[in-house]
Amino acid sequence: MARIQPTPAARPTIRDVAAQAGVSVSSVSRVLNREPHTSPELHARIMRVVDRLGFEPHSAAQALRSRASNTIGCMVSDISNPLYSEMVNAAEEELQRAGYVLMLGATRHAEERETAFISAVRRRRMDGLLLFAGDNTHKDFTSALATLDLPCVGIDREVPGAPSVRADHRGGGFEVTRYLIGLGHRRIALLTGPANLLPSSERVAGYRQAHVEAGLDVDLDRVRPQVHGSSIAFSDVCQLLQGSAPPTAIITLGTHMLASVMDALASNGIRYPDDISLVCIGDTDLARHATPAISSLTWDLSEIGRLAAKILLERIRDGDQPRDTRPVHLPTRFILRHSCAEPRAK
Amino acid sequence: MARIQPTPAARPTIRDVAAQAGVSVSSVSRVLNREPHTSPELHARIMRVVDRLGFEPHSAAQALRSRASNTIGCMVSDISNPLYSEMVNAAEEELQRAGYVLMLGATRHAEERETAFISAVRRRRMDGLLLFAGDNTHKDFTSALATLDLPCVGIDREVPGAPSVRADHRGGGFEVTRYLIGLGHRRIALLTGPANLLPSSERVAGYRQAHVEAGLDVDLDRVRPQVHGSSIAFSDVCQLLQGSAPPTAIITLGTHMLASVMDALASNGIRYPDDISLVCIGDTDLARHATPAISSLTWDLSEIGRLAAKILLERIRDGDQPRDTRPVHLPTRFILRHSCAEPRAK
DNA sequence: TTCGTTCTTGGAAACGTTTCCATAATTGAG
DNA sequence: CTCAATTATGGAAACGTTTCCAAGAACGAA
Repeated sequence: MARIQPTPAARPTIRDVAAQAGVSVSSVSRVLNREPHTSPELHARIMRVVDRLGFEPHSAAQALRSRASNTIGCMVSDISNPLYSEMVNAAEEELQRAGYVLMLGATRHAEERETAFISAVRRRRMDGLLLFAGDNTHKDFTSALATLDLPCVGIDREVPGAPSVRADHRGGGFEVTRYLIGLGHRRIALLTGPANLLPSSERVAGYRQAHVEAGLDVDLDRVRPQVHGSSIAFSDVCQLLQGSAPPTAIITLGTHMLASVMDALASNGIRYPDDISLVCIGDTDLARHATPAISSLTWDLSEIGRLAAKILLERIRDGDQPRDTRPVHLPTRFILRHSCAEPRAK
Repeated sequence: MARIQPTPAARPTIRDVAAQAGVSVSSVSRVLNREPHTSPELHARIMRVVDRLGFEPHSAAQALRSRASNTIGCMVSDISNPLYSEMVNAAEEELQRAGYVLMLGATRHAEERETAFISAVRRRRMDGLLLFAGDNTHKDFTSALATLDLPCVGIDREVPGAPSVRADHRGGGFEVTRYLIGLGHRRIALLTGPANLLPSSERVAGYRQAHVEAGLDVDLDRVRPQVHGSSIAFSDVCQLLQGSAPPTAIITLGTHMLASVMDALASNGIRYPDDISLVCIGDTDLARHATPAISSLTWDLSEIGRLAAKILLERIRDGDQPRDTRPVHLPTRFILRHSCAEPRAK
């Protein structure tokens, strides 16, 4: 403590630590980064000063010099969607444990925000990117993504040249549809997300497959992709019910949409499972506790988030190894409750 | 294009832009930051090169030199809680618009993760901090927060020396309790979150206040703070129902807990509103669509998130003005449905 | 003993910006 | 016309790290 401290109020820098410990700046850096070739005494002396001064390295300086920001971008259309927030939660836990911080970019389905986020990823030199389901027709975004040479993992989404983790939405759609067909249903409505989202398109594919397998035609009028935000599920269901060949079964998304569907049924005086069968995709409290309880398709959201984070970390650590970009599919599970029955005789 | 490019594959730096445009580095910086004293011709020439090279400034270098990271920390216990994720979503939208990126820190109720996040905030020199409801008995965290001289805003939480935005949980608790007392209930159970969270303690305060105002005693055995994660709501309700003076009404949280409460009622053969009255805090699809529909207390989550973000931005812009740290309270709204009735004659 | 390794440490040059200061050119007032 | 004030630009010094290189000390083998 012989010398007067040069920076009284300001945050201490590595130079202050070096001065107080009477060693060189590079030694401090080596000790802090646990590099080899540092003697135990040096280590102890430096750490004592670090603790005393409360030194915390400036991460921007570290990032500038070492070219690693310890930051992962997380692009998601809508964090308030419980399906996404659960996956993000699990991924964040995994990444946090590995010392990374998650940078959230909510795009709200707008391509301009997607490209803006990619720009942020570049400027901030993020180390990896988690891409959640989004509109796959956004060409500007796709090309911006392609120029970005960065470890990426897709979640319920296809990313060219990158691995992805997905629920088996096709298989789930197939299973549910086949079940309803097996009960005798021939006019099954499917209310799902926008067609440009992978989960929805896969779901529709499974729905078709079940029809084809049973030798049935698919009437695309009964497949109703929904638009984000604006809840047209209510009017869609009303329109279907009041049509000439009303569906005898409805498959709908659990989040946000199921409630509208139930409203529509109620206001048309139609009851499940007697008048119509009902299945929802994505299990919810409402599905579990509605009376009667509603059969649901479910899958492990946390596992998807965790797995995606792990794969991303691996990819970051291994650098540019020869890549295995095959998607990982997680199974869905169909929970049978009391919302379905054989269709009424016409 | 007379000279050979010095960095062929690497990302262009401001120096490359300056060289190609035949101007100085400082001029490029000035133009990019829209500073005064730049001629239109210079501006045009530089921007042309910027576009051609696809130059994107390195944010770590900017942060290092200019001492602003354009980053906001967002500390939340559990992003998968729909209450939080909706507030985060709204806040992120507001901050994104102002050019900030949100850094997520999910603490999962562990103080070590809270202090770790504060450390990350310091090292990364974040520009502001959004603090969501958390355990207010965490002393290490509180003192770590105190040393952090940074614009903060609390959300459903008290932060010493900082403003906060909160729903009026006390008023809500009061209103619901008074309503039930008015119906004739004298034994009202309250299932809420841990006592160390501001929303819960405020809610309990409102509950007490309503009792006091009606000249009733409060039996604290009927106030059941829940523990995170582990769903003890089911057993709590069973225990209360099977006790010597079972409640005639239950107030419960809507998220996660309402379903358990309904299960407990069902497995005890008790039906609402005939045998018991039921109110839930935080409106959900389940509350709206249960049969009978459940009266709920609701409030504007998005507005809270937006407001908190706005206040934080103001605070960042204004530097250390004389501060107004009075909390902003947003009203709750009681939605009457069909889950309550007068208690049965004993 | 001698010489080539390995270990330990220090010095200094990056990393890519912003910002301060200096200088030349332009403008405006008297 | 002169001088001060303003405007436009360039040069260079930061910002706080990591990392490369060099050099001395210690060590082991011949």
